[in-house]
Amino acid sequence: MTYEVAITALADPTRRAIVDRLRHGPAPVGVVAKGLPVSRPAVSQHLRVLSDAGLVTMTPQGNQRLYSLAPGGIDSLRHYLDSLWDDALAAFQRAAQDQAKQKGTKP
Amino acid sequence: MTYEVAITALADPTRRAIVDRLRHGPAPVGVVAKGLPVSRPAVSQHLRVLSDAGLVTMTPQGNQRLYSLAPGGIDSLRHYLDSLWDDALAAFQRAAQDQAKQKGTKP
DNA sequence: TTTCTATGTAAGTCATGACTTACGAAGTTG
DNA sequence: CAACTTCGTAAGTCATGACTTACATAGAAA
Repeated sequence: MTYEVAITALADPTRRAIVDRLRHGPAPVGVVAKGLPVSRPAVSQHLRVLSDAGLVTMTPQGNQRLYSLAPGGIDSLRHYLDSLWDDALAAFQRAAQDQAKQKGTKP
Repeated sequence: MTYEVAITALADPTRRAIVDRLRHGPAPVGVVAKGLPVSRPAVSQHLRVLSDAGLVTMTPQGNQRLYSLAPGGIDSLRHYLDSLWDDALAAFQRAAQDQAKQKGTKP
């Protein structure tokens, strides 16, 4: 039920860039914004969305706030994709079998 | 490079509903549209997007066109998420260690 | 051929959401 | 206390894209 929020959050290129920045380790908002072509408030809003999706966590650190990657939201998305992957693979193999059978039944 | 198209495609709820319908097996456009609260042309446009993303394949079948799930686009997305998962987990463990160390240095 | 079915495409409408600037709150430092 | 940082939020603008209806095309069936 929560993977929808996660995939919606990760669909935006700017938010993926933010997530990529956090791969190396935690960073405050200002640092993240400095490496991006958008304003700091924009990054703040994106981090809010990522946080709501469980993709990111925030820990206050004196004057600033450190954002880090969070495994939670990512995991839910992975489960969804794994399930989808299984069905797609099954459909693919079934189609291959049908096609082979079709060829055998050829007049 | 292609996972961006896939995640953008799957971000839309209607397209996810279409994909879910195709989990059971291939289906023509009309049948898919009948189970959804949107018009048939809308479904047609969505299938175009899903096809461009490598999430769906089309095989002409006489008068109609059968759409099936395709593993390709899904796999690229899985790889992206797996990589992200690894980094998130590493960041999480590192944070836990730092916090433990912080506690030891307390007084 | 004519007709019916199944589908893709064109064009136009409308809501969502990704930005911006301006402002206010909380903490740090002088 | 005052000034400076760092950040979140409010409000408003603007582009993107998810719909709709109307039309065009291709095959099946009469």
